[in-house]
Amino acid sequence: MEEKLQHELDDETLFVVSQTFKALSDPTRIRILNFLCCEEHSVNEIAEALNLGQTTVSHQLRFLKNLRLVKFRREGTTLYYSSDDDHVMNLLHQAVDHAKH
Amino acid sequence: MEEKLQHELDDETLFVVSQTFKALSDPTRIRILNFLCCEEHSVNEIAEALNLGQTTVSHQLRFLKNLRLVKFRREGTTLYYSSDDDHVMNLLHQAVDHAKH
DNA sequence: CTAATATATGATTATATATTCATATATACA
DNA sequence: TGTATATATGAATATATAATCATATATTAG
Repeated sequence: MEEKLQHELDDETLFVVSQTFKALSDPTRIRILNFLCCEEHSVNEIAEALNLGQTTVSHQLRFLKNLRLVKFRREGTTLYYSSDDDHVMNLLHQAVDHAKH
Repeated sequence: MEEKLQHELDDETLFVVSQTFKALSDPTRIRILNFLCCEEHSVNEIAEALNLGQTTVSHQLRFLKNLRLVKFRREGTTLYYSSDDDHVMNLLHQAVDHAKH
């Protein structure tokens, strides 16, 4: 399992890894994931709390959902989103902790 | 030190984190960092090994050097680059290991 | 069925980015 | 000095991306 990184990475791995990091490379997505870290929130709650447009949040949530980094639960007309990839959330936590020197 | 992620991230942290992940979000940069994982290599070695143009490698190395993810050592006309941020290399390793399910 | 609310979608625009080309710089050697 | 080699730089181009606007869909209540 613990393969060393001495050889070329195959295209599949390269794609997955770059996509994962791309998800974490945008400030808006980082803020959204960070906000969903510990509890679920509706789209409007996210937009209001982070001072973002509703469509902006919706677009970014779609992006994150396509990568299965978030999931949602419906309650009436409201969708509650929450983080859905502990590994990626862990990568984010590590980077944040490290950035706060 | 181990601050929880429950509150909003400050702009400085947000910037550093997004920049770090942006560095890791491009397949070419991932391949270069992976290639520099264990040993130093000249620009031409990198270009040949990864089948990339010399200027492409040079541009990406400048990008990585600006973020202090790589460093270099001169020997005559040759510059030997090597990785220079264990924390970021560790993030890359984790993502690669995880991607290889 | 209609109205109200929450969210999603598609098009547009502005900006960022990666690569390529042409050329410049720097070092070594004769 | 002049040439060769290694690398860097700047401009141009093509593509990707994030945000915004207008609108569509879906659920609920009446």
